[in-house]
Amino acid sequence: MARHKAFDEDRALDLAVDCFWHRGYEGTSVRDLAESMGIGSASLYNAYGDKRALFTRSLERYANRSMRERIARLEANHQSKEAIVAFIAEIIDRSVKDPDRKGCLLVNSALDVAPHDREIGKVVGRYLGEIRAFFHRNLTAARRAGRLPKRLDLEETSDHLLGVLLGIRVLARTGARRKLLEGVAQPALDLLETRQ
Amino acid sequence: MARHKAFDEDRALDLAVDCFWHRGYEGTSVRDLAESMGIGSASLYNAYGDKRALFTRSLERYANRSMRERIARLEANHQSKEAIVAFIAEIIDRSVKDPDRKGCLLVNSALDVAPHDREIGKVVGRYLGEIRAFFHRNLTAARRAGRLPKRLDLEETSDHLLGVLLGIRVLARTGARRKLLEGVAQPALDLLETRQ
DNA sequence: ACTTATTTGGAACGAACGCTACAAAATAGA
DNA sequence: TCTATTTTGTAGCGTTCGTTCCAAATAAGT
Repeated sequence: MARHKAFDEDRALDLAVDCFWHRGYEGTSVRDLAESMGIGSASLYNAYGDKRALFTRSLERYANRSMRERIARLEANHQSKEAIVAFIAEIIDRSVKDPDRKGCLLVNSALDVAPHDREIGKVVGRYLGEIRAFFHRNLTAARRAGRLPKRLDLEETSDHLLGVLLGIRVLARTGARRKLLEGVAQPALDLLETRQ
Repeated sequence: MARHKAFDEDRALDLAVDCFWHRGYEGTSVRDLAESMGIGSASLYNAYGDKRALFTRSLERYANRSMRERIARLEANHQSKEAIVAFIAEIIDRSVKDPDRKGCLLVNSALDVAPHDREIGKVVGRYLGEIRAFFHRNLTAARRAGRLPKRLDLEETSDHLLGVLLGIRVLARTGARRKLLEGVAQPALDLLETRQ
């Protein structure tokens, strides 16, 4: 009854993610997006709404494919404490190996667009909350398994791990060396060991 | 022999800092700047060069009046270890009390503009290095005074404190509560005490 | 084949962007 | 008072912004 789309909507969305990731929300124009996605602006507006709507869909796509995928994979393949250690290690490794130093789209957005857009700010806050929940969930499991220092405050440690992660992401974007990022992380990881 | 400026160049620069701080580099237009500074665009270009030059001067002004002032004041009024604790406490306090949640201009710039401008990126990196140097300098003094745990690695701890500070700044910009920010900071501060 | 519904490329909209041109206004030395 | 030099307000330069319009193209049901 009607013409079909000539492009894969999800694949194009991935390309939009790359755009926003590289240049930020303000720094990315609709023309940039359309060209990178390989479609015309009419198709873009028809499929995704306006620039802001495309951005929130890009954020969601990124969260699902990057953050949630990582959390699910690490929790499937590692025990609680090791999942946390592997999470931090993977972030550092990917950060220093990324030649573009893009950092994390969620963190970049937290500083860039969240303060000027209450709704997007809430969304970003929820995603960061999911990362904290990952830490807290695995800390709780590790505590139940008797693998954490007795006096460790799990709420406080969850906050701390989240903060350390964000600090790493910021420093990574400025081009910091691996040694610095590992220095940021190490004391936080030491908290999880009984004998430091 | 020539007409005088009708505005205070430093005072106008402070107003430019507020502009960039509120809305970021890309989000601030030259018209925004001129209006906030209370001058015409001709005066702006005559006094500061172009938008980018005004931004680097704003960064420098911010670093001098905010970061360096704080470091100098705390080092003058506190002993080494207490200067570090007071630094973190002051950042948290100012963060939660700022109704605009502007965070730190240097950190915002580190994520926003530094990745797209090599020269500004280096400048921002140097400023962050000064903060790390503040931590390292006072850790060294505290060590000499025998007021730090014997096994504490000062390089690693300096990195860690810097990362924690940046994490706090990011979370503050998203509107985090005081309890979360203090949770991020507390384990880092505990590192400095022999009996935790 | 005709109708109906959707997508597509391309042109163009008004608004905002960074920046500049220019002449009037203001100062101080001659 | 005249000259030289700088600052100021204003208007507007060319470009790019997000977005929309529209006719041609494409599909499926009748």
